Order: sequence, then C-alpha cells, then structure tokens
Amino acid sequence: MISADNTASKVKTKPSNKEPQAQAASPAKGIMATAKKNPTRVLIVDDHPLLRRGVGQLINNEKDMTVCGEAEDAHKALTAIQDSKPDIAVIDISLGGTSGIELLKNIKVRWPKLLVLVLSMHDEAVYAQRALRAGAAGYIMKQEATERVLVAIRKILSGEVYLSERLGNRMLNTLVGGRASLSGSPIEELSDRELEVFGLIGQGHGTRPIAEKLHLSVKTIESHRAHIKEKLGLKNATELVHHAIQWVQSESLG
Amino acid sequence: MISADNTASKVKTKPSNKEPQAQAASPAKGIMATAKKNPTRVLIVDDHPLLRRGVGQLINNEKDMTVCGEAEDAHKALTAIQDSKPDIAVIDISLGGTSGIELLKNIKVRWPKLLVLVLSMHDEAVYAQRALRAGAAGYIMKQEATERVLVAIRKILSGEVYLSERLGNRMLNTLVGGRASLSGSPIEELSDRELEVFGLIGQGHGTRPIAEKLHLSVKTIESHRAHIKEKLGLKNATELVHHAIQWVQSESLG
DNA sequence: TGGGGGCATAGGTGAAACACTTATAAAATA
DNA sequence: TATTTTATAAGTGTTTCACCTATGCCCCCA
Repeated sequence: MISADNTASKVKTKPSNKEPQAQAASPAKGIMATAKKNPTRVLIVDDHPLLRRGVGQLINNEKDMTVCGEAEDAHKALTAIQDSKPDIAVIDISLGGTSGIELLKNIKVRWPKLLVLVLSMHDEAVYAQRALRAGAAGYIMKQEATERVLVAIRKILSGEVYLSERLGNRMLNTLVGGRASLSGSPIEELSDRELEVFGLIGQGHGTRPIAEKLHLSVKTIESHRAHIKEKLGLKNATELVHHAIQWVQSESLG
Repeated sequence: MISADNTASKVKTKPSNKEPQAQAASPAKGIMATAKKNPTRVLIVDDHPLLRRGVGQLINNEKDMTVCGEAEDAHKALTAIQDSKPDIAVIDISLGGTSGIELLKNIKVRWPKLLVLVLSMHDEAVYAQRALRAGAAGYIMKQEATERVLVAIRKILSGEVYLSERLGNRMLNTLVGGRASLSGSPIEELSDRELEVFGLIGQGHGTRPIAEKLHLSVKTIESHRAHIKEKLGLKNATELVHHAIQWVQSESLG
C-alpha cells in the first residue's frame, strides 16, 4: 500500500512550479528523472486540495509530464487554461454541481482540441456517458489506482479514448443493443408512450400510480418499463429509477 | 498553483524545512530513524488512491510525522492499525458508500485511545456530529486547504478537538437550540446505520446488494428501510428512492 | 396487397421486493 | 435501575420485477 515510488525521489516541494525548460537532451522515456524536455503540460481541476496534491505529485513524478496549473472551480479553470496552455486537463466533474459537465462543455467551445480526462468519484454510467458526449476523451474514477490515471492520460494523449474496462463494456453494450449513437442520447430511441412513462417514473411515481394515471393496466406499464430498460441498457428497476430521476432533473434544469 | 509549500510555512514549528532525504519510501515496517526522530505515526484510510497520495505526501513532508500505513477500506484499516501502531488515524468517512462511521466505532472499541481525524467531502453538520459522537477527535473537509489538515492533526495530537470554524459554530448553535432537528432536515433523525443505508439507496443500490455489501440479512435492510421511511414520512419505496437519490445528489454536489 | 416492423396493449409465472408486525439483545439515556 | 433507541432479523401477505408470449394497430414498402 505505501506505494511511495522512490524512483528518483524527486518529489518537488519547492515553491515555484515553474519548470524551467529542460536543458538535458535525453529523449524518449529516458532514465533521467530530473530533466523534462517538452513535457506534457497537465492542468488539474478539482475542488479538493488534497486530491490536487495527489494528482500533481503523481504527474510531476513522471519524467515527461508536468503540472502546469491547478484550479479549484470552473471559472478559475478557464482562466488557468488561458494562462497555462495545457496539453491535457484532468477535471473532476463533481465540483460544485453541474458546473463539472458545464465546464467541460465550455472548455470544448473555446478550446475544442484540448484533451480532457474526467475524474469522478461516481462509477455511474450516467456521468461517463454525459462526459463523453460533452467532449471528454476519457473518464476515470477516483477509486482507481494511481497508475491507471497515468495510463489514462497517456492513452488520451495518443489519441484514443480511455474508459475503464467495466464501464467501456457496458457502454458498448448499450450502443450495440440500443442502436444509439454517440451523438444523441439513447433516450431519443424511446417511443412517446415510453418517454411519458419514463418521465413519470422520474417524478417518483410507482408502477401502479402510473397505470392509474394513464388509465392502463399495471401490466402495460410493466411492459413499457421493460422496453425502456432494454433501450437504455439498464440492468434493473433501481437503475431505471435512478436514470429517470436524473433525466427529469436535467430536463427541468435546462 | 501546486500548493505544496505555502503549506508548511504556516504550520511550521521548526526552522529546517526542505527535507533532504527521500520522503520515507517504505515506511511500512521499517521505522527509519535517520531524519525523523520518533515521528508521529499516521495511518491514512481512504478509498481514493490519489487522495491517499496527497495526504501521504503532505505528512511525509513534515519532519516530525510519517505515514506508517494506508488502507482503502474498513477491514484493511483494522489490520493496518494492528500492524503499524499509528499514533493517529486520518479516515475518510465516505469510503465506498460503506460508512467510515462504522469503522470509527469499531476502532474506538478496540483502540479507545487511538486518535482519529475524520476527513470528509461533506460539510454537513450531520456527519461532523456523528463523527464526534462516534469518538473522532476532529473533523475536516476535503475542500480545506492542505495546511489545515496539518493544523488539525497537530491540534488533535495536543489533546484538543479540531473543528472548522464554520462547522464548530453551526454545531454550537444546534446544541444551544436544544433539539437538533429544529433547523435541519429530518434526515438528522436517522441513526448512523439508517443514514448509511439511505445513502446506499441513493446511490442506486437495491435491497439485496446493500445487504451483501454490509454483510447483513436482507431482512435487516428491509427493517432499516421501513424505519427510514417512517422517520422521513415517506409513503412507499419509490418515494424513498426518490428522496435518497436527491439527497445523495445534493451531498456530492455540495 | 400482403407482409414486416415497431408500438401499445396486456396475460402468465416464478423470483424478488415491499409493507406491516413482532422480537431480542445491546446500547444509550433518563 | 428503568426506559428508550438502535441494530439485528424472522413471518406473512401483497406488490412489483423480470422474462416470455400474444393480439390488434398503423405505417411503410416491395
């Protein structure tokens, strides 16, 4: 557990993070730990200082990466991007509410080519999907081992998309099974009636009340629920309710 | 940016700072006595490796403290305490949904004198109160600046209780106001276990998965659910899930 | 003009979950 | 010490879930 990588123990604690351009030559992933030649510039956005420190140390420990800035909220993040010109941004989407995804969208508007790795404590496919749709190039959970973060960053830098195995498979299933496209939410696949039921579920109504409200058999509602689950790639009733509530919420919040 | 150092400036009690030797690479068992003489031994419990790294680096940077172990869940935490004999444990109470409060109670049963600083991402007085009642000597939020963590640790080591100003005041008010539930939500009426179950429901877990996660009978979870519904005045399961999700959402989106 | 396909409707069945009741032992509290 | 709260869990009957099947309906298209 104690995993301190005692590679070169270069844990920098110096006040200035101004990495003076490296002067050493050693290219590639050399054995040299101290000199960084054109290091990948990483911006960290998270509202937890301790977390930032963790990520920062992890990255600065890599010989070909450097933390070029930090930000604790959406606004500061935008400023920091402008100032520090990162190659990649690692952002936590649960900072101060919707602003996580919102920030991501804003970033993508202003710097469409900036790579973004989303860091989250939720393992819900909901967020991953939204994050990718909003333009993220990867989604990783805080529960993951630290090395995974580096793996994710490198994968993204190489132009690929990073997703955890579990999440990736699940999303593929959704895509294949539901015929949904990356660009549009699979919710569009729902028929009118199904969407109506979905909405009512999201408002907290159970099967029976919905049946009564729509003057239908309980059995019919059950069928609709089953179809909705299928189309959205949800495993069970709990997930269904979860997504429904989420959707209703996001609807009402514009 | 990389806040590493403004950190030390405030807390520092001794002149020397930039520590030369490698930050104790493998403190696990070897009590390296070279640079740190009788350092305070700190155990870190958190399910986020990145966070652990951040806290670890922060602590190992202090000349009179050392990280003596890490753990990512309640069970490993207990083992780690036995193995590494820490002076103080810094634990996250929201480890994987499974309550750190439970862990805290267990710790207090087996090592009543072990000091515990609770780390949390919630600034809800609900948790702080519970944590203190369960035997914690301090409560600090992850949003706090890193140096505050050191302040908290030192205060606790000196025998005092650490609470953030804001939180402390709020708790005093609640105490003065007599019965706590005056201003707060009825959620405060829930017992620790009930709150834990409530949180898991809000994360989208069904009865059975929760039972498995907590190593309890399905029947017990059903009982908890019933009690929660009663205390919160909810009519049925759907409402329960609805509120739980809402609550979790508002918690994590601070 | 006859299918094919999706949609809305709904029945059947066995497995879960829910609702309500009761109970016990261990705590916290009065 | 007596009483209440908490955590645990079983019993029973109802409801919902999950999975499968089926019937009209409407629209498109070959």
